[in-house]
Parts: sequence; C-alpha cells; structure tokens
Amino acid sequence: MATITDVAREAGVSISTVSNVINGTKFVGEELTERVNRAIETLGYQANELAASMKRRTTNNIGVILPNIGMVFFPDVLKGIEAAAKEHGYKIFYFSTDYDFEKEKEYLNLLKTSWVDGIIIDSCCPTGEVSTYQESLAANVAGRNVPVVTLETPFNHKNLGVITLNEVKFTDEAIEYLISLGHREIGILLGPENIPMYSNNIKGIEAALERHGMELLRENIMIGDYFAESGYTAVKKALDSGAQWSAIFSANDQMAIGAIKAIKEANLSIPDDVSVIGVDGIYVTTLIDPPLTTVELPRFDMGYRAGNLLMEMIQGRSRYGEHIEMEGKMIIRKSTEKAAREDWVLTGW
Amino acid sequence: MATITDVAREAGVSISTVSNVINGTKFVGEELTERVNRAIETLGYQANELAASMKRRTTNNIGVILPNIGMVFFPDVLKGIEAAAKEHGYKIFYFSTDYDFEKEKEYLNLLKTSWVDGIIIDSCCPTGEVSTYQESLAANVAGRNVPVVTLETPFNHKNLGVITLNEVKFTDEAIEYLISLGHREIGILLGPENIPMYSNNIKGIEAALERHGMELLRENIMIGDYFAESGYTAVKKALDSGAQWSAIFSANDQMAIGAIKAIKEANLSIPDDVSVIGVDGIYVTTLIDPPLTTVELPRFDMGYRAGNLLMEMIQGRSRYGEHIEMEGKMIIRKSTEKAAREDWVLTGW
DNA sequence: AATATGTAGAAAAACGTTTTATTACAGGCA
DNA sequence: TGCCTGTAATAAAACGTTTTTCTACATATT
Repeated sequence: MATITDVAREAGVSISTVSNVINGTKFVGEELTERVNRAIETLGYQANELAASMKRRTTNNIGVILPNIGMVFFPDVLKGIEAAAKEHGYKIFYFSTDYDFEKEKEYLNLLKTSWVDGIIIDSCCPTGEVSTYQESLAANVAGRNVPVVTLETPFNHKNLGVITLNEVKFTDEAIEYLISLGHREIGILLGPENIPMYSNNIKGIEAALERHGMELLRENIMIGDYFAESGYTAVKKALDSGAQWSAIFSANDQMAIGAIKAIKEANLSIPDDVSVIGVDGIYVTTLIDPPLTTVELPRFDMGYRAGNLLMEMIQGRSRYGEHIEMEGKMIIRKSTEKAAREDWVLTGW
Repeated sequence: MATITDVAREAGVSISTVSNVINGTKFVGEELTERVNRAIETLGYQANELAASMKRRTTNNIGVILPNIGMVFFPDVLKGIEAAAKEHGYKIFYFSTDYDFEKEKEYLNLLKTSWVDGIIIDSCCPTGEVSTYQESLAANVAGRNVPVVTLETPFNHKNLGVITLNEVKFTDEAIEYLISLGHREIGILLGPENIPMYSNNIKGIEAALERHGMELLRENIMIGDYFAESGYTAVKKALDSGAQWSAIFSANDQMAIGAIKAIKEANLSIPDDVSVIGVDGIYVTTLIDPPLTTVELPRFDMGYRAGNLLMEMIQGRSRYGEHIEMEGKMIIRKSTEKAAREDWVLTGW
C-alpha cells in the first residue's frame, strides 16, 4: 500500500504539499499539483482514512442502533437514515439489539470509543428506566461530544435530538374510530409491556374509552412481540377461551395479520364479525384479504429526519434538544366495519 | 478525553506498560497492574480505537453491501451476518445499493480505503459483466488483502469466498412439481433480467420443461422487481390481456403475494383456477389465504455462514476460494393443486 | 568472580495522516 | 539599495496508539 510519503517521493515534493493537493487545504502551484496527481495515479495511492480520521478527530461515521431489522418498521427507517447519511457523506455502523437492553447498552458503549461522530438509537429502554437512561445518554453527549438522536422513545433533554411518533394520539384516534363504528367490546393487542410504545398505546386507548364512559379491562389486553406469529397465538388463545370482541386494535400490522389468521380460523368473518385495525401501513396490508385498515407511519421520513437532525448536530453543533413529533395517519380499508350489534340497533334487524 | 499518556502519568509508569496491561501483551507485575487499573478507573480512560486500529492495521470492522433491505430476503441475511460478526467481535458497516451497480462499485471503492478488514457483498452485478467484475473483485483481494465473500452471485475464483443458492435446481424442482400436478400453461414471474438470479431461474425452468417436451415461451414470462406491487401489476396486466395460466411460478414470495391479489381480483380462485408457487419462505406466506406453497431459502444461515467464512478468511487467511452452495427447500401448502384439466382427465368429471 | 541469561519495565520508533511553524524567495516601497 | 510583506513550499510537530529496542538489575552458570 502506497502511503503519502511514497507519493511525495515519487512527485519530488513534501508530504504537506501532497496533503494540500488532496484536500485543497492550501494553494499549490500548477506544476506541483500536476506532479502530485500524476504520482497518485501511478502509485494507485489511496489515503489511509484511519490515520486521517484520527488526526482530524472526525470519522464521518454514524452509529445506528435498532431493535430488530426483521420487523417491517425498521428497514424503512434504516433506509431513511441511509439516504440522509449518503447526502452528507456519512457511513453507517449498524447494530441490532433484539430488544435486549443489555445489548443496547453494550453497543452504546462501543460507540463511545471513537468510531463514530454521532449515534441514532431506537432504544428498547424499559419504561421504568427511561429517565435515568435519558440522563446517562445526555451525560455522554456532554462528556464525549458524540451527539445522539433517539427514535420513538419520548426522551426530553436539551442534549439529545429526539424524534417520536404521536403514538398516544393516533392510538386514541384509532380507538375513537372503532367506537364511532359502534364497537364496545374491543380486543387490544399490544407489544411487550416494558417498551415505551406500550404505555403510549395504553394512554391513547384509555383517553378514547374514557370519553365514552368506558374503561380498559385487563382481560381485553393481549401481549405479543410485534411479530405476526405472536398476534396469531395471542388472538387464537383469547378466542378459544371465549373472548367476544367485535373489534381488535393491534399495535402493529404484523401482529394484526396474525390476528386475522386466528380470526378466520375461528370461522369468524372480517369485518362482519370482527373489525381489525393495525398500525404501520406496511405494504402487504393492501394485499391481504380484506385489506387492512391501519395507521400509516412515516417510517422512511422518520429515519431521514433523524439522519439530518443528527448531522446538523454533528456539523453545526446546533439543534441540540430539538424534539420532532411525527404524525401517524389513519387509512381506512376493508377490515373495519360498523359493529353488528350497533348495526342491528340502527336498522331494526 | 484522557489518553494513554494521561493514564501513564497518573499511574507513574510508561505508556508501554499501560498498553501491556490493557492488552495483556506482556507480563506486568502485580503492583503496577493495580496502579494502572486504578488510573484507568479514575480517569475514565477509554482507548482511542482509531489510533489502535491504525497501528494494528486491523479494524475489526466488516463491510456489508446488500441490494435492498426493504426486500424481506435481506434483513434475515443481515441478521445472520450480524450474529457471526458478534461472535467474533466484529462491527458492521452497512450499505445498500438499491440494485444500482454504479452505487455498488462506489461503495466497494470506499471500503477499500481502510475502514474494513473484509467485505460481504450481495452483488447486483449485471449478468453480462459477471466475469470482468469477478476479476476486479479478486484482483482487489490480492492487491489490498481485504477478503471478499460474495452472496448469491455464482462467482468462481480462488480469491473469493462464495455463497450461493441452488437457484437452478430449486427452480427446476418447482416447475417439475407444477408439471407433475398436470400444469402445462405456466406463467413465469421473474425479477429484472440483468440480475444473475434471472438467468438461473430461466435455466431451471427450461431444464424442467424440456424434460417434458415443452419449451419456455416468451409470452409466459413477466418481469417484476421483486416487490409485491410489481407482481400485482405484472399479473394483472397479463390476465387482462387474456393470459390463461393454470399455474404461476414467482421468483420470490413478495411478488407471489402481489400475483395472488391480481388473480383474486380477476375472480379466479387459488388453487382451483390458478396454482401459485413462490420462493423465499417469508413468514406471511403462512398467513395469507391460501397459505403459499414456496421454496424456503436459508436466509439467516446464508448470512451466518458468509460471516463465518469471511472471518476465517480474515483471521486464518484460509478458506479462500471456498464455494458453499446452499439448498432451497420446497414447502407445499394450499396455493398449489392439481390442474383442473388433468384432474378432469383423471377422474372423469 | 566474571560472564551469560532472563526479565520487568522504560524509552523510542513507528503507523500515516493533518496542521503548525519555518524557510526562502520574489515583489513593492521608501 | 535595503527593508518589509506576502506566499509557495518545506520541515517538523502532533494525533494516540502498538511494537521494537534498550536498560538495569537479578539470577544462573562456569
């Protein structure tokens, strides 16, 4: 591997001149520039980025820590981040935590060493630890100067960039919508309890129910892991043990798809017997039978804006403490319909 | 940021001693070891990995270049790679090419600089350029000592590690299976023509058809982009213009799911009117109606073995030139059935 | 007793850059 | 002519490690 010294020797100049030619740092005369470029060419020289980064104290790398790339939500987020990163010439270190908080902390530690200029993390921090974890993240930013943007988790600190979804609100709206269709017995299919989204879902649900003088019953809550299979088993088990819902809210589309399978297997029809609403707006929801009513989330855009925010924090040292809340948008398809009972009341059947 | 020099000063030893304590490179007496560790503790010292990597000439990073993380195939591959990487203490630089060959070459170039010890690439190299591209990859390995493992593309070179799927064979088997069910008019839904999988599919199809005295007609081939939407539009268009197939082979499940939607919209029943077989074995294929017959591919395992192969190439400088071919396995579900016509012949309906 | 051997530790070199300080020289001005 | 100023280029320092070389001293060997 040719080094900058080899190039300098070949061109008959000093290494500083070579460096200046390469980086355009200082003016170098036409003749020498030419000689240096020729030397680079003949030697096939390529700078050692590690050495350069070490000296510059900046790597043009960012770290991205996501829970699980197998869930349809995250590849799109990653794409968004990647798009932003590419625009600014950044490379991506990718890690996944599998919702293991210990792994998450381990990776975060790794990234503090020197490999990255900034971090985007979709934390799987358990609800109970949010505030202390937030403090430790923020302290890290202060201590190491490695900016952090968090996704989904509603952190709130002047050192962090934060991008969240209006989870409480769109959950509220989804439930409100089901209620407006006359549903009163609503099954709730959520992710693990210790993930922030869980409590946001709960808040939204309770708000909507309360407005109508209803309350959230423990027995109507099912817990899955955001994968389709878990939605299937949870709903199957509930139906087997006699649950009688006219509608089901699922915290994501994948579980909703599993739920649909279980419902169909119980010889119930969707939406006539049971309405189903999901969250995410993944593409297959348009293809399944019936097409799924869902809350579309701006996945790519979340990633993209997270990337841009992070890079402004890195480069401009600005926008620290910014909190961007993004909107989910309900898309009504064929999996939700008026409740049969309400229908009966209204039409006199 | 405390440096090794600070630690040495704090502990009253030389920096070499600190380095030796940290890395266990040489024996250091109990007393000094203790002092060094205490100094590290009090200063919160964390080594600058960039400096260390530069000196060691190894980064413990690998580069992973995949076409599109949005396709269900790739997240699982990435997970496999990640699992292997984690076991060996490697970090992952992730890039996606969007099937843009220029981007691919650009990223590959980037990785030659110094950031990675090895590369795993699922190349989107156009079929026609495979051999020259293979040479350039191999030359790079020779020149830079950055081992490369390629996925899917049937490269064959002593400098490369290569992991492929038996695409010709499983395609052959899938078609053979359809023929054995009595299907004679088979629609073929493939990915872009310039991707290696395309020609492998074609080979397998032609082999199977030929054994039964049939040939592949141009008009039975539809081209998509591996996403569900493209399968939907392609099949819809074909059906609209009068295609009369009793079965459809799709090069992946996502397109097959799109195809199913189009078939249903045409008021045809699956599998009674049209059988559909896909490739991948993604989870939703078990949930859709009817559950999809498919060829299950060992996605995670491909990634995992690619990772392990690469790391042996990096560390042991062994296993160069190894070619591992992995097997797809047909899973028969409800989307394929005997052809109506053959059925008629056999049963006398 | 004199020399060889081994070893804990320090000093110094090296890795390949960028950046700062220095040099040498040309042009402008009094 | 002599001095100042500006500038193209070089020399040298610095970044933070690992690794090689060296030192000093204790122990073993003849």
